[in-house]
Amino acid sequence: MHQLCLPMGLDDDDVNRLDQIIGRRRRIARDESLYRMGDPFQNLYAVRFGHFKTSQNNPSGEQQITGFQMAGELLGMDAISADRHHCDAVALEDSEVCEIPFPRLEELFGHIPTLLHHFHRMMSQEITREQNVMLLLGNMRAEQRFAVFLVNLSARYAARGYSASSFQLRMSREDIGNYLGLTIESVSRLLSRFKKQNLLSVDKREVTLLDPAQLKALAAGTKHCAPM
Amino acid sequence: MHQLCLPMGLDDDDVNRLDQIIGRRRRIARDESLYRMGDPFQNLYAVRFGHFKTSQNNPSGEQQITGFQMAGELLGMDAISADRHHCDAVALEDSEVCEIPFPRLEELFGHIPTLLHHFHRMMSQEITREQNVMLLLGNMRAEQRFAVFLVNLSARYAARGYSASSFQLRMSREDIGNYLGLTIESVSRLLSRFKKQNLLSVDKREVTLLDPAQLKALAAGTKHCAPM
DNA sequence: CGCGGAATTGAAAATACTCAAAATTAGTGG
DNA sequence: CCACTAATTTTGAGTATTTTCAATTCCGCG
Repeated sequence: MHQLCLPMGLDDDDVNRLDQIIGRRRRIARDESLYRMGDPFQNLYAVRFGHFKTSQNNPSGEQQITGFQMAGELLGMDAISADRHHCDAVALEDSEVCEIPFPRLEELFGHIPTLLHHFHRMMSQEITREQNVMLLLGNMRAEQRFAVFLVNLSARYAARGYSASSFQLRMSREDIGNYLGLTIESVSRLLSRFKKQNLLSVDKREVTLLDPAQLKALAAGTKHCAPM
Repeated sequence: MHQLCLPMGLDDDDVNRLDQIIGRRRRIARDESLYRMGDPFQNLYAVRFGHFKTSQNNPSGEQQITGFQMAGELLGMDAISADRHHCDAVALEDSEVCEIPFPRLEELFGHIPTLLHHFHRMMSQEITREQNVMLLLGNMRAEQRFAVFLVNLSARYAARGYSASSFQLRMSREDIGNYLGLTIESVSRLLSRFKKQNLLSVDKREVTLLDPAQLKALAAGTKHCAPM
């Protein structure tokens, strides 16, 4: 936990101070929400284990999943600006977070500049992550979007010490489609196509990347794979 | 300037301290870039006047405009995470910014908690803004995207004391299309369609919203307008 | 064993794109 | 200030990608 999240380059003393303000752990069962759009903002949340999705919901019924979060990632930064959560956060499986009371964290920033700087990096990283998604949604065809999605998951699991080539999709096809701006049918067809080209194999939600190089090329937009 | 940007609820003393760290003003001519992707990060920039676009550029040539910025808005927050700029910022017209050396700003945060909190709100606001764009790109049809774009511009000009119903598009049709994930031809057709339905009138880059209510309904997704 | 949600597959339809040409506008230099 | 050229925008026709709608299939679970 500590390795991935807020404390980097802090001395023991500072880590202690941080630990002291960190609130209780909270377990969220699959399909339960950690917070909903409009909820008053009190805490940031660090994912301890499990997976979440965050989604933006429009009054007229449109929904857009804006991200999938896994262990070590921070949830709730969108809520600072209006003191209310701006999206829904829902657990994709039984998960656990730890609460970080934001007012107390901000107090601590005054005493630990390193911590403050690291926090700014995390917010900034969220901004750049979203910019990458905007590029994906605005400029890429379905095939490339899906490849980017897979390569990104692969890299994130690798960074956590898991296999880069074999992992479980924690989200439904519908969630994937929504995130990528595609229909569930399109996602299904893409999976079949990639399977047929031996880029990957799928068993239910278990994916194995058989040709990571080719997938990366698809993601980078330097290659295309046959229409069918 | 002061009203829109960082200092809100600061006393005179604090405002002075902030003024002291604020660097020189910098003029950027039309089509010149304020910074480019990969440039080392030193300053944030507050737009004093003029307009900018920020764009995300992919090695394989894809480009996505991630936002248009106007007076009072802050540029460069995406660069904090990697100490390098993550996007290009280009002036849409002759513009002026003031430099805010980030290390000095972060120092100041230790002394002015109000300023720090306000800064966090601004970063958070950027995150929510991008989430809104993700919803637009992922879930809306061309017509709705374009309506959202117009209504958003209108609101931002209104917030600055300009007319909500009549304003100049500072960006080309191509920029609009790129931002909205559409081709230039689609944007042009949408303009023609909206014109034909008396939702707006256009003269070159000067737009007048003739039926803001209807446009807001289109933007909200509660109405549609005839295909042609 | 059978029910129900999720996923896959197929065929038809729609939206937005591509390509091409014409029209308009902006920029430049006389 | 005008004329000329280049760039941008508009418009049209045909195409492509993705969606929609519908029908199956697959699995988990009671």
